[in-house]
Amino acid sequence: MRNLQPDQTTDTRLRLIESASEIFIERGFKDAKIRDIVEQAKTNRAAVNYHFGGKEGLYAAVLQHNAALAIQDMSPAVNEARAPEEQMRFYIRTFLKRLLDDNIQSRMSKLIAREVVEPTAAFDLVVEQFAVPLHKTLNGIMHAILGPNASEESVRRCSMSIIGQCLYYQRARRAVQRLDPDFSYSPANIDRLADHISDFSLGGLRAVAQQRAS
Amino acid sequence: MRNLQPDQTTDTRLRLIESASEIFIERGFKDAKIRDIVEQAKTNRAAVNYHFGGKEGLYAAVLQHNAALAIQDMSPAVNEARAPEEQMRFYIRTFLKRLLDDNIQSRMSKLIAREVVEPTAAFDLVVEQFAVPLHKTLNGIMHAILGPNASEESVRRCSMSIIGQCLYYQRARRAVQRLDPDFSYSPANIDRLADHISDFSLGGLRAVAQQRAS
DNA sequence: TTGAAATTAAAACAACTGTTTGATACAAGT
DNA sequence: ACTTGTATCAAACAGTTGTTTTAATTTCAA
Repeated sequence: MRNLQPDQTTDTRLRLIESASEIFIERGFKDAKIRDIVEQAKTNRAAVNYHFGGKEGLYAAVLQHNAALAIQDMSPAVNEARAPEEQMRFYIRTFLKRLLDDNIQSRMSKLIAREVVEPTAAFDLVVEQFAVPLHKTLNGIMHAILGPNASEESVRRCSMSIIGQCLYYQRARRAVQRLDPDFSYSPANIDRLADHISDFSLGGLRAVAQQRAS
Repeated sequence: MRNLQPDQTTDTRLRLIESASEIFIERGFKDAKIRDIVEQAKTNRAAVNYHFGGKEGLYAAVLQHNAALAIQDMSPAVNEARAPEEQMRFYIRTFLKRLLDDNIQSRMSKLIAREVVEPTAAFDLVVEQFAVPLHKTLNGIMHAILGPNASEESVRRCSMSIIGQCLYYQRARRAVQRLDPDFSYSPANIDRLADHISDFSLGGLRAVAQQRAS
């Protein structure tokens, strides 16, 4: 049985999950080396297999741990009964921040983003449990902005247009820096970027809505 | 010296570059296995080192070969003196097709997209030589649509909003399929998608332009 | 204190993968 | 015919990396 006081046992488990979180997010499942993880966690290689049964088990534990750490849901965005345009602004700003800052609470978003673009064995679980709800929330906002006549298809296309813009700045970081050396990933500039994506997307939604009307 | 008649020598080189192109595009530099490449090319492992000096050399040859195969430039889009909005539609459609069809001519675009999101040692070369010109062309179109008062910054932000949308459908293929099971990567639907991204982005550009004006 | 269970640690292991080697074949020029 | 440079191939090699083993240690209840 696992010890109850803060001894080495649970400590090792936690330290492993902690450093594994960082390294999995940084390099992805495949490029993350167990040796690096255990070194950062100041423990032994075998500890991974002992506590988690292997690399995949450790990854699963990382997902579970970080899922518990942060409420992934974006429902606050829609629950505050603001205008749907404001809900969208909030959604975009929150999503971008989660992708681009180093907050521990944001780890789960980064893990999801990684799965979306670079699936592992946990893809189905992560998408089902996290990506789908996130998308549903955004789809709801899109629907509210586009109006009741909007097709499910345009709703989904618009959601993906927004997600695509946000993901680009996370996944193509190096290219962004090269194509726009002035661009900074500072919190202030991330807010400005969120504003741009929001303005751009609101315009896009208006165009798509009118397109339908005509 | 390499033989001049169509013997095995040049044949092996070409077969290697051909199968390497496919496999590098499919799995990326790191996950591409030399064993798989030489098997598909029906030759020996050592051939890679003999002809190209190693895996990196083969990758470099793949880049060079595919760069020569297809004119990457998008200038036709701006050279036909159409309205800038039409230039943008053309740009998006062409770019999307290059990312999503299996045309041999499209390989270079896929290699560039991969570098943007998953840089290798060839990143600087590829970006400098290919991504920058592509972006410059798009920036020019953005500038034409946004008007002469548009800041360089909004021009770049808008370009990246467009690129981000396009890349999403390539890199997040599996997630797209899951989040929208009806979505098809058929040529016809790619055209429809290009229309959506164009409509959405045109609306976005209008909004950004007005935003400046106000 | 003692003994069983849990945990940690180092080393051995096995699979994978890019590279090198050494042998061989072949074509072309002398 | 002989030599030389080119090309191919199988096998050996070396580095990396996840896993297993086996022994040592720690913890905790009796």
